[in-house]
Amino acid sequence: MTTVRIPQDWPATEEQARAVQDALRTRVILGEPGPPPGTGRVTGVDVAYDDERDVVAAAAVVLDASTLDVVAEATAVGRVSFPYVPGLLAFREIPTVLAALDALPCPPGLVVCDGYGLAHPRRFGLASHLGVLTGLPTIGVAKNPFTFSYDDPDTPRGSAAALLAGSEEVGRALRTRDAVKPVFVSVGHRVTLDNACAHTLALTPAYRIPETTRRADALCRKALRETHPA
DNA sequence: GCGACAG
DNA sequence: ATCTTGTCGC
Repeated sequence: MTTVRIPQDWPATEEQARAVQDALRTRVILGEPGPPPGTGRVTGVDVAYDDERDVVAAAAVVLDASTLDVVAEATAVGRVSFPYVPGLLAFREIPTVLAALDALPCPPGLVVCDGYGLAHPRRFGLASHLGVLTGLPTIGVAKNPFTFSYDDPDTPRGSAAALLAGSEEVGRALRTRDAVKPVFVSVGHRVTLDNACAHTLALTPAYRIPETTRRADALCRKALRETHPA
């Protein structure tokens, strides 16, 4: 497991962080379809916190997209780099997530984030941010609708409804299990929304949450547990 | 001004 | 996110 330092130029205030988002937003690529679902590799990233000890642990787990077997994994720990502020989540997670991705022994392929991409107040959520910084195709799959609105999708798995910011579609409420609360998918970088939803369905053969996120969540929690005070 | 608000 | 036991059900 690697240890990370907070970058020297990391924003210190909410105002600075929003300015960074506005600047990087222009570099997001939305036109590319992205890798075909069910092929190659898919990587899940997630983070766990211990605000008491000021520690954050991140995990990156690479799966074979067709079998969903774990191909590789890596973790990283660091200091909490930003407080939780709705809309600024990326500044809390990204330094450690980048370190975990760097520690992987193989290319990650498509990266699935636990949170949003385009579905964001300034259209630049965690998945967008991570995509621009790494150049990798990314998508966001969130468990909650944040401030956005949606109509309940039909009951069967695979049904979807637009996730709306006013009248603008910023993502999709996608049912991954029959009659179970949908997940909220949005585009990050270099992936299409239809493709992002197809990937999400390919990653949810048994549970509401993508296997990528479930594996990364379990691993970063374990890494946090096993991180003892220095 | 007040409340709501990914993780 | 995190604090937290048992419990109902496939």
